[in-house]
Amino acid sequence: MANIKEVARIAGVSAATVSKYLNGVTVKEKNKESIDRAIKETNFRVNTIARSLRTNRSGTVGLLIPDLRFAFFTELVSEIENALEEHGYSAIVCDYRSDPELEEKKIRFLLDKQVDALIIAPVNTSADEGGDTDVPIIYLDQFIDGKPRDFILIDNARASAEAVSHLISMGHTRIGIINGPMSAYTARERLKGYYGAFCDAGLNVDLQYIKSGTFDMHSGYALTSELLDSEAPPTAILATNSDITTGAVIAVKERGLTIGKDVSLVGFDNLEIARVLTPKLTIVVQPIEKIARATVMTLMKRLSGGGEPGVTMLEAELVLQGSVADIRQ
Amino acid sequence: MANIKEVARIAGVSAATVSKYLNGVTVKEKNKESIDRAIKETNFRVNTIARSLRTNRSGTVGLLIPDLRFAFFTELVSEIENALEEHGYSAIVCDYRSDPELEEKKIRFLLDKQVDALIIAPVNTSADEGGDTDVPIIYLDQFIDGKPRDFILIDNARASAEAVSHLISMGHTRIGIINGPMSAYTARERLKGYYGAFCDAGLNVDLQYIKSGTFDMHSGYALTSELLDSEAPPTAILATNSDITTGAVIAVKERGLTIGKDVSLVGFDNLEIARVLTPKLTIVVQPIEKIARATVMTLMKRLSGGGEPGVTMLEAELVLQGSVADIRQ
DNA sequence: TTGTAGGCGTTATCAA
DNA sequence: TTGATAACGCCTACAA
Repeated sequence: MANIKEVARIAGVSAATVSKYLNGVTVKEKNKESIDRAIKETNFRVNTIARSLRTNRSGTVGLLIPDLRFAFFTELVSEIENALEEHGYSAIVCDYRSDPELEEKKIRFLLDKQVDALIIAPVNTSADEGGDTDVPIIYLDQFIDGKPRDFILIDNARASAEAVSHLISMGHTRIGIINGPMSAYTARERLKGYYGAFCDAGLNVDLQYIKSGTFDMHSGYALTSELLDSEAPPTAILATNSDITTGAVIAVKERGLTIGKDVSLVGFDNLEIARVLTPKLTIVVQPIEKIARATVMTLMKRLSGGGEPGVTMLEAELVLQGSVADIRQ
Repeated sequence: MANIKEVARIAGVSAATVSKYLNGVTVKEKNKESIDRAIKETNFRVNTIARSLRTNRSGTVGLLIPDLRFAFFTELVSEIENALEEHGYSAIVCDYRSDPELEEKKIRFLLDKQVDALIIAPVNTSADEGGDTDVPIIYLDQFIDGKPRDFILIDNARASAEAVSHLISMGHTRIGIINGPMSAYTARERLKGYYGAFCDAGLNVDLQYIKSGTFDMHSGYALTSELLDSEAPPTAILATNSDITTGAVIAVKERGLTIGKDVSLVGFDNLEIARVLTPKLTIVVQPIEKIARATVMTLMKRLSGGGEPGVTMLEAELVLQGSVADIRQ
């Protein structure tokens, strides 16, 4: 394993010159060549550990998410990793299985790994995680009340309001919403939007159509089944995340009902399932790539010591595709 | 940011003693106490970067997978991370989007990050990745011909043979298989098992029932649709991975067919969808946790310089649940 | 533009 | 059992 000294010796210059060359400082053309040759000859690669020790930057970012198996986070992680890498950073991804205690533990773990920053998609929206560190932290998806911090959020209320308004405009009034737990900021906001849309239309909300569970497929399946099997089943359903949407699709199909005819469905997130079905699902698409970009951009700003923490709010998009029936008289 | 020197000064001992204490060397009870106190007082945490530079071990393992969005790999990553962490290692996960070129690039990237080892789920089963490095590499899922290396595989041929034999024993002879690309070792093996089962039963294979595409939901959906819409549709289908299974389920349901009655289906991998349906899907379950454990155990052995590289073959399990109809006369 | 020298925080060696 | 010291590989004043 060659090091700079070795390269310098072979190239006939000092280690400092090699280091400078490697870091973009101008070097005599002749030296450039001999250094390049020596590097090739020795198969030299910079030792990032030594560099980190010296520069106090590890080039890694801790990425902490509730559960790698949730489709939304899987995609988000994938995008964030890519965006980070464009800036020369790599991610250490940790999954805390939606367990707040484990979440705290993993934060310690990541800080011990000398990450330069943390990106956290919190589940515990009341906690004060990583409060005592001075590495920059960007929070994703969920909002936490308290000190000013960096949040990258989507306008959940508006997104679901738009979806529900669309359903209302198509003549639906018995509209179910399959939601996550009320402890989650996103679930609360999405419910708020649901109410808002009814309000705007001058309609009353019927509480039997509001279902709150967890954000996974099983919950989506069970709650949708409940609604469909009730006395006055909804004519339309809003599923508030990708896994719930998958569960809802299965529940509907299992009853021999046709989506977009017997039951209208608006899903969340642009998952494969939405594209693969006939008709395709009308969906609320969270701009995952934009979220990733905003996250990494904000992070880079903080890492270079710029700006004040704040909330970045992105818009989701309602993509009309055909799973909503027009039942206007 | 306190360091060992600082702790040593406060505790009234030398830095060497503190270091030894931290690394499990016996220290006088009295010193132990004062060091502990100093650590607490200064909020000291070992600088892992400096430690790495000195010990030449980074404590990180590169984990390279084709696509984080494939359910099987998502779960695998999740398990491997956990297993690694139990041994004090953390993973840097890279997704190369099933692109062999990107795969090579990411290997370089990870090696530059000074990973102590690599775990690779290759897509390019003919390449010689990371061939020039001396960090241990464990290959997952796919077999690559060539020099002896460490592979953690499941007995794919046997798994699919067992599934198909089960279908045959239930009276099915028109059995479709929705497979991945023939460039993949796993797909080839699974097809081999399909042939083997027919062979054992003294039946001829009808090529029209063999469909090969990619390992994603879309392909699963499309190829299953083709089979179901053909002149003599199969009475049973084997879907050879989790995403294909999901696609197959959707295709079947969309045609108003009942799984386990009109069409029998054997899926792959223990995904939520299999548990959530009624009837539950009969599935081939890959022992993801065992794979993770075997991987990490093998890795630890190589890291401590022990043993020779070799193939670890694990068995998948056929879990009978009710999606296969008994159509014997 | 180049080189010298010192230090980042830790561990390992060796002598006490 | 402890401590002084050197070294891991790199970067960065500073001086030349």
